[in-house]
Amino acid sequence: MSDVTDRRERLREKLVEVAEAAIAEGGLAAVKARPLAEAAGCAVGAIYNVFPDLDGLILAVNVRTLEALDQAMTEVGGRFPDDPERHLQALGAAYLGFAAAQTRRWRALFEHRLPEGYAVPDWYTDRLDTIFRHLRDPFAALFPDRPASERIEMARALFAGAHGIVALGLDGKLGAVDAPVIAARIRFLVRAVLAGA
Amino acid sequence: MSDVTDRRERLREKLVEVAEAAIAEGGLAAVKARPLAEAAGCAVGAIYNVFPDLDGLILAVNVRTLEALDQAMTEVGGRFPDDPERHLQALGAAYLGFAAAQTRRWRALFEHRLPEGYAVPDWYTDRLDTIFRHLRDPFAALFPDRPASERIEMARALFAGAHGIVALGLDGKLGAVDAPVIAARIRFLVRAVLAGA
DNA sequence: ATAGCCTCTTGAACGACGTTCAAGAGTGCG
DNA sequence: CGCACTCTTGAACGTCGTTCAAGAGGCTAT
Repeated sequence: MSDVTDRRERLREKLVEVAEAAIAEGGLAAVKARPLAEAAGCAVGAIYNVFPDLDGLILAVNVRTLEALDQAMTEVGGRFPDDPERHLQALGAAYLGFAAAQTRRWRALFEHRLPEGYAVPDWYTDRLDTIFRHLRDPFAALFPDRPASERIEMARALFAGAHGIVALGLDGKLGAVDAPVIAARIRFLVRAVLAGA
Repeated sequence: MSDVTDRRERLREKLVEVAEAAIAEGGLAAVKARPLAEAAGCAVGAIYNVFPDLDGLILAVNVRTLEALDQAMTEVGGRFPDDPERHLQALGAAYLGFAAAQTRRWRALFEHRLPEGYAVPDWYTDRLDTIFRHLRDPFAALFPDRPASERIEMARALFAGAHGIVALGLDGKLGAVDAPVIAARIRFLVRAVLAGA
């Protein structure tokens, strides 16, 4: 029994690893059953013993990406304990840095759509929430007198705004731009939001 | 000759129309050769006489969507000739309104990725630029003393930021929300950016 | 030790997809 | 009326995600 569980767990791990490499190499479109099976050293059917379908596998890869993103944002966390604005600026830069360095993995987070009627698992939304929480403390420090709900809305607006700048910037839609320009836009947005709030 | 051109043009029109309906109904995933051919009353192969592939057809649909979006943003244009901030607020509301009302068509604009090495046509980027230009005049009125390049960057940051709020909001990622909450975030972002700039 | 059971694994098979292309239909011109 | 040429057709091809009958392999009870 534990032997079987081990095999299963190892295969799961291997598949996520291989799928992650495929995404990093060729985006979501590169997640294909037969090549994955070959790279993982199993039969095509074996994938479906471990994941319900390829969407489930992609979800598992994406949650890993979220963990990596969370780590990148955690690393800038302790650096500005008494300067919330610089902290937020650093978070913005970290977000852009991650997206620019791991563009295809990061893009898979938003490009991937669950099929109709596929419920997003809790462990996924929880992860997303964890990412977002990095903004909570700086906003609390900056606006201690405002109600928490208002601060949360401001934080969401800023996060989504920065995300939009990165998304459109890296897409090259709205004119091709390079990372420094995108970084400047984020800095402007953060500063403006804090100054205007 | 003109007869043939007419047939061709009519088929093209019909296909775009049918593909647009398919996207509005079931998103990009619903753009499939055989159903489209059936709905348009032609053979599957006929699609490829008019478009290089389905991506070309989707591009044609998307440029139509951009035209509709442009129209929605143009309509709010003349309403606040002497209040640039309200003009910008109205543009943000119009963008959200369009995206909320035509979610699948709007989403197709960003969800669709050209295959590797497929160049985005000029008539497409031109259209995108036209959309963005709506922000130019209000920013020029608000910050007449700043260099135009700086104003453009501010406008791009605000546009992308608002887009991010709409995108994450309608996705339901980062917590499910309804349109009024998204609208409030955009209002906050616009006000903050203008106040902070 | 071994027989029996049950789960895991396999890869051929299925239907649907985008795209192609040989063959047929249709059109305009001499 | 016949020729040449283009447009149109849908069967066919390769690939996709997914399924499932059949075989392999290990665990338990005797």
